[in-house]
Amino acid sequence: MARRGRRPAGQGDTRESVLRAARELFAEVGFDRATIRAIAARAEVDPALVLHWFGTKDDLLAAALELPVDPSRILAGLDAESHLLGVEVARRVLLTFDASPEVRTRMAILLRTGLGHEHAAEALRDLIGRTVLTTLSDVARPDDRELRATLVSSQMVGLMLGRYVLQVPGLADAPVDQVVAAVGPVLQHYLRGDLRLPSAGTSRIRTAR
Amino acid sequence: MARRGRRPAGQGDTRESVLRAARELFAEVGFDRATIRAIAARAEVDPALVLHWFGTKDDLLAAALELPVDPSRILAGLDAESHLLGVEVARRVLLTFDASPEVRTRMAILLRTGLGHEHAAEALRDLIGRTVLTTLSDVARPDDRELRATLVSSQMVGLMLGRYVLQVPGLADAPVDQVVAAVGPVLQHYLRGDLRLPSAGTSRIRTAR
DNA sequence: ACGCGAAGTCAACGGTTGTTGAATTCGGCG
DNA sequence: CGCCGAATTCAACAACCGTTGACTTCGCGT
Repeated sequence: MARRGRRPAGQGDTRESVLRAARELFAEVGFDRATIRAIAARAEVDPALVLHWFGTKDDLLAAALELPVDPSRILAGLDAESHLLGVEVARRVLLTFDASPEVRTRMAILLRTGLGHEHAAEALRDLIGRTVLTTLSDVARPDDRELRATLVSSQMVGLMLGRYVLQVPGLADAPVDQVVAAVGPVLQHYLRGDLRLPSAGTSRIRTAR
Repeated sequence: MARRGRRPAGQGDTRESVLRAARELFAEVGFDRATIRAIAARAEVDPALVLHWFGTKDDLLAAALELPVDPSRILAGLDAESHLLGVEVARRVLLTFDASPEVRTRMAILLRTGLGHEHAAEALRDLIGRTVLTTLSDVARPDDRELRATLVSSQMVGLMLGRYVLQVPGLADAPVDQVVAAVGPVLQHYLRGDLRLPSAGTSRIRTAR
């Protein structure tokens, strides 16, 4: 089996199936343990072919790291004045992840590899920092914009880590609505609320009307 | 230099210095890239000695994973009725981490290795789930206790990931007080607030009076 | 029909890794 | 003082890794 030379036509794009196998393995076991040989085996292909398509293992990671969805597309058309802004953000993000295994896989790659490999650490830093900052900057309050964006990111990343990657019991099996209800007001607070120290005055976070 | 045989007495516990070197490297580069040889080199010791003390590399990781501080000790004596409960929790945790590089290192190990190595993933799941649950169960509202605890954990883990491990710009350089002021009300909400969907009624999160 | 380049495979290389067993040196106990 | 066991080192092994270069086979344009 697996004779030499070019394969007879008919089956799908080989390059794509290699990339899919790579994404799966990166998500499952991280960068170092996802060996090129294992990726090739899952794609039913020779190890050399992987590097023939992607050059080097780092390049393969870079190719696997692209975000599956444009964050600004998910969060388009938000009403900055609504007191349900935070809830709406939470709902959209949670629904996107709950609906698509593909999206969850990419996030798992980002988290698994972004904590050892500098190449991916930069991507993760970007997601938490710049990306969310730009997509939320026109609905967030103008003061402390950077802090607000990173706080939103930190809560969402922590949530995804627990719910989708680690699958912590109480969090992974909770219904979407419940999580949205709990987290929504928090995002509302981070986006539009008063971030100053409570002891210096009175501040309230309105979760709804 | 580095002659054979037992070392002349005088210098400190070798086993301990190996463990320290291992913790540093696990925190810096994760499990796979922290080679036994590199750990031995940092501890100025032969690689074989590392395994002589700890048996196997997995055992070494297990030894390095122990929590540096008892969470229940940090969170002892909280006033469940105070509307500053969340702020107090945030302050204590943040101060603990900001003050001690040792604590930050252990958390970095947990996050870096807990996302590839199943051995550590369990420890991380435990921290997010059971540990925080038990230490907060007597100040959290009795309903949805598990969800409340995991939500608190997810926020704090996300925060530590961004602030201490990834060192995201807007978050890593913010003063403690500001972060406490922003996150405190959120923890208050998770611990004591109404987690039901806002559209089903009115709910407010009092951050302070 | 035919050849050129792309797609795919094979076998091998040099390097690194975790782990092991024998050899060596020293502290401490009798 | 002499010796036993613990502490430390050395050298080596087998496995595995990423990467490379030569080779083969097919699709397609002319």
